[in-house]
Amino acid sequence: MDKPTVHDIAKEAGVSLATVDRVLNARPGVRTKTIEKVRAAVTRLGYVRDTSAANLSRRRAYRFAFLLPEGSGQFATSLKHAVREASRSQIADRVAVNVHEVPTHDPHAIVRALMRLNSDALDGVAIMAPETPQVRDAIVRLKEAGTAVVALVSDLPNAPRDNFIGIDNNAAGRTAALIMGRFLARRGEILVLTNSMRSRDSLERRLGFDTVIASEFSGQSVLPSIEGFEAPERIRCIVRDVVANRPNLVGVYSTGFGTTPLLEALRSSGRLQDLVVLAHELTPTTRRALLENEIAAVIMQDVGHLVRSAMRILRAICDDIPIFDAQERIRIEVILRENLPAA
Amino acid sequence: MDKPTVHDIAKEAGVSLATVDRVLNARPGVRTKTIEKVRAAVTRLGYVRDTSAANLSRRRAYRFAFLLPEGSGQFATSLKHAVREASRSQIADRVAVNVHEVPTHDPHAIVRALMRLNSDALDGVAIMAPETPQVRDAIVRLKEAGTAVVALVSDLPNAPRDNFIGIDNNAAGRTAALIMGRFLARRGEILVLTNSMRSRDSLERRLGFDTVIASEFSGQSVLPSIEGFEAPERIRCIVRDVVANRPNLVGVYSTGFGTTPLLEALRSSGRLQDLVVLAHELTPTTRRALLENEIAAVIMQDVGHLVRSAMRILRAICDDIPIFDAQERIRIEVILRENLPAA
DNA sequence: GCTCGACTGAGGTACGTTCCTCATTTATCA
DNA sequence: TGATAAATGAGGAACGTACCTCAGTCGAGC
Repeated sequence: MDKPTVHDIAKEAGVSLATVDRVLNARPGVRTKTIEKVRAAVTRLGYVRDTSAANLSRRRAYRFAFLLPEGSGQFATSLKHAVREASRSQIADRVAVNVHEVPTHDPHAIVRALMRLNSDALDGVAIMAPETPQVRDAIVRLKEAGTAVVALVSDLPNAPRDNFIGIDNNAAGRTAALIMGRFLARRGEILVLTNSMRSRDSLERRLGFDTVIASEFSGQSVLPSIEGFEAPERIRCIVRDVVANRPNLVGVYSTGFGTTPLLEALRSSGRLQDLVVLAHELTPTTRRALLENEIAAVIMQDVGHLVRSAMRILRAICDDIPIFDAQERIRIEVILRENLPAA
Repeated sequence: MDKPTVHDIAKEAGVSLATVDRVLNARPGVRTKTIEKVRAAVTRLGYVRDTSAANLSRRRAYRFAFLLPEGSGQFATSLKHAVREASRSQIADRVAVNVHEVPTHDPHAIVRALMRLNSDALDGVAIMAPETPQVRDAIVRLKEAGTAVVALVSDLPNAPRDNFIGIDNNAAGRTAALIMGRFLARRGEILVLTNSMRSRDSLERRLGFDTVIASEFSGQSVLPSIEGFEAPERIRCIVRDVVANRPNLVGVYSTGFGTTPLLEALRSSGRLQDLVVLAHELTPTTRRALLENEIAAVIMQDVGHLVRSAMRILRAICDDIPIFDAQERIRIEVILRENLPAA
């Protein structure tokens, strides 16, 4: 009892191979009645298309582009690394991946990069960028050209992206708040460091954090956000200032980039050991800080999973096949010193 | 500049297609010098075998078996569900999976099930079972018959399994201890509920837990383990007893099965809200308890990932190709109420 | 009944690899 | 040097699907 093939379907349905093929590939020129005959035979025999053979035959090749923040930020670096690694695995079978780096803080540069993408030499794009009207328009154009588009890490809910691949950032902020609240031994003030408020992920984390602190740990008060703007010196400066003037500071939550200068400033203040510090993303900095007990916990998303998921989803969109949700859901992972994954 | 094929390799190396094929598939009858010529051509052209075409051609079909605990335990059920789900996805392309249920507590039944597996109708087995000499012997026999064997969830380090797929259970216990220690507001006694001490995963978790509590939270004392033996009534009974006689109980750690009767007993004691309770695995019981604030945190491993990983690894072993470690590492996930994945 | 167009059948080639046979060449040892 | 085994070449069939062409059939509307 071998796996049924298209030939078996043809026999079973009493039609020719060509017709089966037309039905399976949704080609025109088949009567509704015949379509149904074939469909029936398919379900009766439990036929599933052999994707290996199909891919081989149609010589399908996918060309994907990843638009990622330029520069040497640790998270962005690990993302790029994950892309490189994934393209060497079986997941990248028949796909060619290009990484384009763009300055996150410059919407025009992002749009320029998006326009440069030659949409007919491209099947899909994964974009990690703040949502601006210009970016949205560029995505509209890409979609019109028939390119699959997914948002990575930070969602673009008002653009016609096909999918968002990343964590629920509001829930991530809530999780951080829960850990902060339970780890804190005494009442006091909490400092929150965000990226630019323009970046949707940072904003959502902050909102989730505030909500839970307010509703469940009302003894704690959250100070107004510090916006880092990815300027290390600025962060060091402001943090030093806050620490000096807030004797009652008990916790610090870093919602995005800038954890390195933050820790430097806290370390030099000498109060790091008394604070509960939470940060996002597992990087060399946060890994080391976890091991040294400087950071209590890190909220992270698996970049490898992120990238592989993006590739699978882009492929699924291109082939117009359903997405296996359970596999693609990105988890909000909580990393403590003891469950630190091997480097 | 198309992707190079075996034909290109043959031309580049100045040999025939047959020779290239012999080299690529490690068939005998090729001089070392020729092998090297071909190898050089492969790296020079950056050839990678088209797995679709290869699979199609060799008409490879994998027959795998999963040996899982029988009965209606929630974790085992979700594992079985994950197997079913995975076999419908692309990962199970060309693989036929059979699930065999065995009574965990009966080593002989496990061995009988293992012996029943007809090893020449089988390419690989994933086993979740306690390690006993009999099980070890059965695995030796399977390996001798050329079957790939991986241990699932609970390792079998003294058996010649090809691989272990699951979390580092010692680290999981350490993680639990860290959370327990930091969540506890006052000093007291901690109750640990384990499965049978024969089950390696439970044991390792317990050891990791004790180590960290002793070294970092020495104010807390851990009571001797209660062994559940998967007997709900027994667990309810003992727990009721402990709670009644230990006014200073502050935390409970359930390292494996038996969380449902444990919670029932704690609930009826009326002291559940004052205790920090940690458990393993996300099940309907633990999910509900997290939402109700009865459990502070759940340590889990993603069963879907576990199963998919097992399939990929079994395949890789069968084909004798390297394993993509980063993708296969199973994470120790910490789930709080706020980062509970969607059902 | 005829025509037109829509539908269907038959048959082929291609995709890149595996695996087979058989003939031929090359190296090795007596 | 010849015998012998080992190494290699040449060619082809197969895997299951996609996609092409061309001829044939069928039904509806006139």
